[in-house]
Amino acid sequence: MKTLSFSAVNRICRAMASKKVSKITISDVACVAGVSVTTVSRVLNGERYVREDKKRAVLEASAKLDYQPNVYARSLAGDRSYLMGLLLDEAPGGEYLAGMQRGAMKRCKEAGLHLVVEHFDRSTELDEIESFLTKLKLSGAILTPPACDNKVLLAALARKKVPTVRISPSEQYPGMPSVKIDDYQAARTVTDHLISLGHKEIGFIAGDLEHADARERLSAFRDSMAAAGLPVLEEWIQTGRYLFEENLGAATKILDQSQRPTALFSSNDDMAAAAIVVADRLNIRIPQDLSIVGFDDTPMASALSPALTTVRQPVEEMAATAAGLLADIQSDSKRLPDAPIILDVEFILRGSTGLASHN
Amino acid sequence: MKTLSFSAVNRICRAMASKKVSKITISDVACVAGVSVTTVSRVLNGERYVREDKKRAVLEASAKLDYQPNVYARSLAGDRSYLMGLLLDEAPGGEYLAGMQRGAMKRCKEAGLHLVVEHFDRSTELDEIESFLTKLKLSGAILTPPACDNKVLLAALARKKVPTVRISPSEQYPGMPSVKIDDYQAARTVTDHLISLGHKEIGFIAGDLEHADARERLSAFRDSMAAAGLPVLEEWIQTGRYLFEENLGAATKILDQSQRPTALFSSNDDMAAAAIVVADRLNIRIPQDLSIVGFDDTPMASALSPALTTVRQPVEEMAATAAGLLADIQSDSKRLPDAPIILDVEFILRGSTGLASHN
DNA sequence: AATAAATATGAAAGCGCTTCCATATATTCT
DNA sequence: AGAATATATGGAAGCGCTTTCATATTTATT
Repeated sequence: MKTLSFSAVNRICRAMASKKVSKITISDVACVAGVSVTTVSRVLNGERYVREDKKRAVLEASAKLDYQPNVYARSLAGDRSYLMGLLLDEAPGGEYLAGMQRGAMKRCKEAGLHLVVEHFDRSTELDEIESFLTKLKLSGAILTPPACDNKVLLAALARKKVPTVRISPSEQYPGMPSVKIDDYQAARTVTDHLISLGHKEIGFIAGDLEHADARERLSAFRDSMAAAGLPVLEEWIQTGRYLFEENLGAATKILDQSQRPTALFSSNDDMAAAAIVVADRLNIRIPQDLSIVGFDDTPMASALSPALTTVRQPVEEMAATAAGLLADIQSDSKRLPDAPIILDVEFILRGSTGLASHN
Repeated sequence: MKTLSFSAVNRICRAMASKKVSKITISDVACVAGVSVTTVSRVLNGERYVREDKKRAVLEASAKLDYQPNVYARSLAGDRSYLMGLLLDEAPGGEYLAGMQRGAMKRCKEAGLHLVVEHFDRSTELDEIESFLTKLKLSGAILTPPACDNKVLLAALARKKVPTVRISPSEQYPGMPSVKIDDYQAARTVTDHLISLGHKEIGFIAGDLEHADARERLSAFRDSMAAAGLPVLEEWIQTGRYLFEENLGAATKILDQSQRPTALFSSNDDMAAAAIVVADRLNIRIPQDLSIVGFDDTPMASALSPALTTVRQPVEEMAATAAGLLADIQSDSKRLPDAPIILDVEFILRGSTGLASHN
């Protein structure tokens, strides 16, 4: 049994008595538990080779003293940090970001990690990124679109050997796991829904075809149509953009002609909203004359009138999953999976879709 | 002149040659610059009492070696951290959050700080908050609404002496600066705009009156009406909530009666959107029969049809200002201002407002 | 010119941890 | 039984910085 030095005991007692949380260190815990700091460290880091009774003693002492390990000392001494990076490009839509953040944060909290958020866009220099990574030694990084496809960023992360999980990336890279939804399957579900309502003439507004998910949604649409033996009119397939005006344009091209579809599948809710506006201008009633579906279930989807039938990505869960993967390789020294992890989407039926009118 | 040890020189040269950024430490810089580590530290922290030539030497060496001070070592040795906290309650609207984050981050980058994001809601225990604060020793905290009015959180921050800036808080606390807009003035501008268009019968949908800003907007409305000698009908003043359905209800109460106002001032864009939906259902044309103004300029405001006349809070700038205040007390040991800092809003005129119809 | 005050610099002592190394004890294997 | 191995524990050396203290060098003051 280790002897407690008077000074240490004094200090601890005073600290506890005066309620002034004058920082408790690992050696205080060691004193109280009657073990060495090494042992305390072992217990706290879940290492082997500590007898049960000592482990318990340490845990008790640590709880009694309300010991909070100093993150900086740990990071300096060990070579891991307790910071998880959430790396973003210019916000990919506020709600999306907020969801990501919430999911990642929850999981991080469980693992005793903290979320550091940082923006990097395509114009960020490699130097700046590397300097950031060097400085913070992130114990993991989560990349959301479109940052997850930023080559410079990916290169920097690889060079600095930061474990990285990407969310909905456009392309796969070996050794970099990702979390995504099955865009193809989701888009087929949506298209099949429209077809099942009796629609035979369906238009499609695609997202940026640079992105794999946009391409998959489009080909799913084509496949579903083909499977149902329905023709696809190329004039009814348009590409949207990020600006609302451009989306209005895309919707107008499809809807403002003598022959127009009875249903419209928009690759995201914003473009669907634009379509609703256009339909309204053209005096096309929804859903009587035109069914519209979106994708993403943004808050706008339920605010629109009629509310938008759409697909919800499990945004929060995706981020949580990503954070979980990274947290696990820390604690259990698991390896990151190579294959993408695919989560289920939720199809949300609202008022913007209806039976095809009999004409 | 200090002599360079062979090993040090070797190590540094090899490191530079092999391009493998094997971490450069402060003593490497000291060697190359021909000074002590103390001096390097002084230069890097902008302290006095360093001769110009040495300062230059240090800066050069540090640049040449691409030296990145180790954040953890600094935080451990000194008692400041390089982390700024952005403390949120359950996301106050995604776009708002995204803006806050962008603003705060930009300013933090300039100051060499990093943004740690963390959620705390009203149900979070004091213990959990304190433990977080103890562990991270944030060098500053930015609180967004509604976290900025979380007493428990405020108490914890005060106890841990974390410099804090609150954004748009409901109440002032001494010694805790805040950044906000002049809600009263903004609401007067909006109301005066409606009045100047000839409207005499104006309704108002208030936000949660628990919040000071909502109260101020309401009293500004009343004052403007009074100043113009116009009556205010209490039935035309309703309170909105957070759910879209509730907002629909509020708008309906005002609009769905024999006598309804010719203009409606909604305390935020969401409620204005609800009003537009209700107006549409009641076959009230906007802006011919009814002018509507919102508040916040969310993306929805420009997506609506007609686009919403509204007021934009300088969200990003507010966060940047908050971050700036906190960064300054670090570097220049300035003190935090006691009085709230008030930023200007921008009145945005769009299609949802028009001249009062002559009836 | 002599003294006081301001300026400039480095050695060394930590900050609170983790981890290597040495040692001690318990367990398993010939 | 003794050797080989697995289990348990602590001492002490850092991790890369900041900061105190002592000391040297200038500059201002009488």
